[in-house]
This record gives sequence, structure tokens and C-alpha cells, in this order.
Amino acid sequence: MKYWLMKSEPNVFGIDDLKKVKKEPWDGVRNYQARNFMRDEMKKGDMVLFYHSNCDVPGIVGTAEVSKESFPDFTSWDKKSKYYDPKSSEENPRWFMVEVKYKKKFKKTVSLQDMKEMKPLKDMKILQKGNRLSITPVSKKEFDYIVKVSEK
DNA sequence: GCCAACGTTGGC
DNA sequence: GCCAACGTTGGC
Repeated sequence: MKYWLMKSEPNVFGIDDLKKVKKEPWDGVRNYQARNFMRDEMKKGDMVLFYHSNCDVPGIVGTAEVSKESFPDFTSWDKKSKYYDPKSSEENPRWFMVEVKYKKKFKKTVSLQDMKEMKPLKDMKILQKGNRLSITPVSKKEFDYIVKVSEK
């Protein structure tokens, strides 16, 4: 089983939205590296740290689980979608996504600021300078540590 | 709203 | 295939 961190903007789609709808296709990713993770490496049952970006307190707010493996991102050939990409089509899709399922909302957000001070997390991609990737792998150790911290 | 750090695009 | 210009991300 693998572990991941997925970023989302709470004013677009946050942990509360996921809680409400239970399951959600992770559409709109238009970055090849992130796409490759979803297409090739994310498997059903993998665990996800749900990260809020572009908000008052950026940080990890809960967990989710991969509930459906790689399938084409249909918003990419929907002309009405803001994620429309003319180079992608139903016959030859360029973008892929997974579906994630709500697991848990943390009682307390593990903020980016706090994470920066936690030694066991020092190698996390999200904490490296200049990293903008919306999906990054995390280790089991990091995952467990963050869950533990959120329960304190 | 600023801006650093990236990723992508397209002319050559 | 290089690289300048442009667009986006996301913390602050």
C-alpha cells in the first residue's frame, strides 16, 4: 500500500465537500507528473493526506482513500469545463484521475507551519522549497506521524 | 496582491 | 533542441 498527499483549495473543493459527497473523482489535474502518479501508481486502498492550500491556515486537514484506480478525466474533453484541453479526447485521453473516498477529518489541522518544525517530516516533498506538485508520495512513517499529531 | 519558483509554449 | 516569454501555483 502506498501513501499520498493531495492538495486542494478549500474554496474550490475542501475536506468538508468530500465528507458531504463521500466520493469524488479527482478531476482537473493538468500536470504530467501528477497525472503519472494517478495513472500508474495510485492503487485502490492507498491512503491519502488531504491538504488545504491557498487558504488562511494551509495544512493537512484529514485523510481519504483511493476508491477507484486510474480512469480518463472526462472534463478534459468537455468544452464547457474549465479544465477543457483541446488536445485530449474521449478516443485518446491525455489526462487521468482517480476517485477518492472520504475517511476522516482531523479534529485539529496539522498546519504547514507546524509541519515545518517537525523533524520526522523534514524530507516531505511539500516542505521542500519550490515544490508545487499537487500530488506527492509520502512515506508510511510520515503518514502515521501526521495522523498521530492530529490526534493530540 | 506580491512574487519566487516552476512548467509549458512556441519561434527559431 | 534551445530558451525567452508567458502562465500558474501557493505561501506570505
